[in-house]
Amino acid sequence: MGAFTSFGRKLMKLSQYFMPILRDDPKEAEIVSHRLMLRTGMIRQESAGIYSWLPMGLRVLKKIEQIVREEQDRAGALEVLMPTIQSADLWRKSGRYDDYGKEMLRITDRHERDMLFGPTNEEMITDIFRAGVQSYKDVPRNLYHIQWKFRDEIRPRFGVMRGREFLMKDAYSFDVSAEDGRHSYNKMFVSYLRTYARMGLKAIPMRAETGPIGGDMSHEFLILAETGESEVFFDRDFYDMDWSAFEIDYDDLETVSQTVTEYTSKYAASDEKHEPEEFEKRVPESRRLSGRGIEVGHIFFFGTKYSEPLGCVVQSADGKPVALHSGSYGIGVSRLAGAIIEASHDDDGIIWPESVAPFKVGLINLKAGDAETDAACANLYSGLCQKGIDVLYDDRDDRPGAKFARMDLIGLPWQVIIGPRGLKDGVAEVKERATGERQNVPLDNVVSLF
RNA sequence: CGGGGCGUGGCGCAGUCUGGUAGCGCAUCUGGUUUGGGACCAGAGGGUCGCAAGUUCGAAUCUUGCCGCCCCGACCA
Repeated sequence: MGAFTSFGRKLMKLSQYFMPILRDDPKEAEIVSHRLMLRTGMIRQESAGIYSWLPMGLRVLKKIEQIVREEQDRAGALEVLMPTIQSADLWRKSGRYDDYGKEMLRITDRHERDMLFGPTNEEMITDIFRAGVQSYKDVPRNLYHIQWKFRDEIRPRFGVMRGREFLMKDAYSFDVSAEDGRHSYNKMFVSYLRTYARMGLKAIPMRAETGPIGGDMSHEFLILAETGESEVFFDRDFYDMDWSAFEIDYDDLETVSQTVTEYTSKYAASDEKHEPEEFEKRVPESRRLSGRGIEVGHIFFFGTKYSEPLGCVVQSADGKPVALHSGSYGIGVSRLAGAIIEASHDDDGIIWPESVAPFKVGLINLKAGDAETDAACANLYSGLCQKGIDVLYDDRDDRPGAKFARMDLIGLPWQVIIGPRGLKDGVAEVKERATGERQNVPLDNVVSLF
């Protein structure tokens, strides 16, 4: 096998990869994330609001998905997988078959049965839960899945930011009472803070339209970006809050609740919920900020809206039946791919946060075909791969300038540059994409940097 | 759905008004010279001009119908 042994899917040589880079901007792409996703060959449009994910894009999507999954698991949610196609029956029971309107893609099977491509899964999950539990001892529970949804949007746009087919994580909590439900809600709230933090995002929770229960049990999470779809108003103090993925004990009701309070006590609202008088009253002028935001998550509590019509009932401690109280919690996984780019790019291209970068290191061979640079690259490449680092090795016979531009465009966090000049001194140039900082590192020390 | 625009090699565009059998840049391939921030020279391949019908000796170009896509608005992860 030699130097280029494959360790799982860590390694990738550009000469063997599929990354159709475009030098010019496709004209349909108006916003930067859409442009960059098309230009770096992450995605390809198949139809309005429907995309194929090519190797680079898929790697990013999978990494985002995995972070979401890990944080859901950490918060105690259990992963399931429901189908993309659903029967109309459940939706007729909940009354939403007619309510949902044209946004729902309706289809019929060969027996003329009414089916639909799921836009969401409240009905199905409630039915699954109903069939699986009989006792109050079986709750609380939170089930989630990460699945493709289809909503026949009036106007899809901005690439994967508003697709018709999109990958979404949706979680559903079940509790015997609204009071208990609050803790389930709070846990998801906190898990969202952690999830976004791990992707390098500051997603500000903003009060959203409340469900039938009212109160403060619905929040949208918005990240700030110039190209965001909604206008947002918030307190400058949000900047000073802890946006790291802080540790928390999800079973500690008090701490979880306090954390939620901490992140919801300051003013933050998107345009439709914005109350100018309230904003002025609560926030001193010097701290009032406004900007654009992208919604990357939405959580809400809807009580017994689905459990009652669908008969999702358990027997309580005193033997009486009680309809379960539910909340649902969504994160737009595919949208996040675009949103992260909106939040992290420069004139040269994408700047991937390391946690979601398709590869951690780009290895550039400035003189592919030259025995010395080839050997040095092969050596580093296998060293990095053995260490489990995802490396994209640019072994193509291009001019240096083209390689640098390409690597900056695709935005891997680190570049290791090998050329004849550096090799004379036994060093590689290591460049950090985010800062542009470069340093010469002795060849033997390169692997240990990562 | 209302308003605006577009559809011509992989990407970006010209040509359409005034019909005459398709062109430019980038990308790709071959050869050569090059090589530390998007090289140069020479050559080459690649297009049913969105689809259909019509007018005409002749249609990318004119007419009609259809389809697709983008942007602005209402909706949303």
